[in-house]
Amino acid sequence: MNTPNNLHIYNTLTRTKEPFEPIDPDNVRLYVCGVTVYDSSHIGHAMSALVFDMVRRYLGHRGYGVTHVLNFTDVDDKIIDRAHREGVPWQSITQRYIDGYLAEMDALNVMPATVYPHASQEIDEIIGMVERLIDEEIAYESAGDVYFRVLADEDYGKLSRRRVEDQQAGGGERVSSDEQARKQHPMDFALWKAAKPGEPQWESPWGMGRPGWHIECSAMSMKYLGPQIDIHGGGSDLIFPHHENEIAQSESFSGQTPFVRYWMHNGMVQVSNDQGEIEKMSKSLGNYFAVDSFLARYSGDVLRLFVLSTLYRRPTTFSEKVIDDARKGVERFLLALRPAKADASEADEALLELAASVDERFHSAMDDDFNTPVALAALHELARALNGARDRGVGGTEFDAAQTTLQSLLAVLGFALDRPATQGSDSAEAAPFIDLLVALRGQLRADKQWALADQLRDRLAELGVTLEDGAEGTTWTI
RNA sequence: GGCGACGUAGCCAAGUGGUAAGGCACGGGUCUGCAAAACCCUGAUCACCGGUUCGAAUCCGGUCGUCGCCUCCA
Repeated sequence: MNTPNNLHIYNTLTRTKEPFEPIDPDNVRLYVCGVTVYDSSHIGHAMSALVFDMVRRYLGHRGYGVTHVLNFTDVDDKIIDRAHREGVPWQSITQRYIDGYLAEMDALNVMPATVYPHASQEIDEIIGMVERLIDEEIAYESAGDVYFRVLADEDYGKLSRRRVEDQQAGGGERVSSDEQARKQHPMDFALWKAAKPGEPQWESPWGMGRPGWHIECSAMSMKYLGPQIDIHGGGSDLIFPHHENEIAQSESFSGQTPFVRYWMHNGMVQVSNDQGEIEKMSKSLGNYFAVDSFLARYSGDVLRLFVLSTLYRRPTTFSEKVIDDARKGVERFLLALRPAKADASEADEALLELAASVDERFHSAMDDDFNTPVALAALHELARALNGARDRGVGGTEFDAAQTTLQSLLAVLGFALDRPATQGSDSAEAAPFIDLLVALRGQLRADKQWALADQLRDRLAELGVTLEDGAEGTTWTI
């Protein structure tokens, strides 16, 4: 499968698809902006995680070694607010949501990152960077704060395509706070913030304080992956100001350009509100669907299929309908992986040819900036062919090989393919009892007691157990 | 106001110069005691207007609409 690669990645910086040429193919440096741990995660956070999990898995599949860094922002106003409200140390807030996030990612079958740095544990590196930027006169201290001097960076704005002059014109609307007064230019942003009472704080050359938001990612990326990395990912809402500022800080600090070779941004999860308007899913709008409550109703694969059914760069709208579609899609793939009929033995060369074609189309779609919708379309074709072949009594090596292709390509996309509990499964404690009821119903059917048999099936359905009568007996899933 | 993205069948969603992938739903059919599942058949000229071209959903211009960023944000 590790043929010469033709992988192209859309780079937000250049707004074009570019051939992927990593610094070191054995060590692709991938940094993804994680979450600010002040509350539980929602579907939008999961989308980002699933997208970059897919990217990481595909890179691995194509033979690259990957070092994946995912940070936790654990120093932040909202964390501080929440700690005050609950009357607990801020560390207990961050630990709670870090633990929750990691557990949810595990349930979503997201591969663990190589390193999970925390902003609060990288203070020395951050201070070192800020000192250097001050020495270079790219940053300046002001009343215990330190700001990045935007005008000192001639190509500031290149990622988000904003010009400092344009921003000045319309920038007066926001209330001019004390912070604005301490800045030399309205676009300057904080590298370090002077401590306020009751906040987490660390010693620094500028007095007690804490890091600004953007600097942590520069420091952590630099520390764990070096001054230049291959891929930096995150949600499209991070393009400005977060990633723009990361570039400014990092390139000014290291003198090396580009800081990031490929900037990748996933689209936002949107949701329809009461008025039927579409809006971004977010905590502040109160329109979010938490990952844990999603997982209480559906498998992680359902969310993964929902996410991968759209190009990662495009926004996608979350709704009951699309989730139900994804649920059915996952079910369909699982059904396609069912074994051939017990007495099947008919060969089918065409199935092998199709599997080869699907494999080829899957890879060319994925090589084209991770076009998962097209890759999935190919897999759907294979699933349909497998089901048709099974119905016709096809079995044997061709059938098995085609199934292996489907299974392994789904695994490349990160699907866990956990089967629902069925007979013989030890995961369902009710299994022996369900088997008993199914056997009883079999007796009723043999006696043509259809009404009773159907009633039994209906009642089991109400309890969440689905029966299917086939030529080789009745199967059930829960 | 500035920057950016998008508008494809009932719904979701690819395609970005040569007469529209895939999925869901609907309808018809095969199978089944019935059902479910599966399989087969069935549907769009691509927001609108104008232009470029032998040829455009695909390029250019305009109009309308939707969304994101410009403030914390995946």
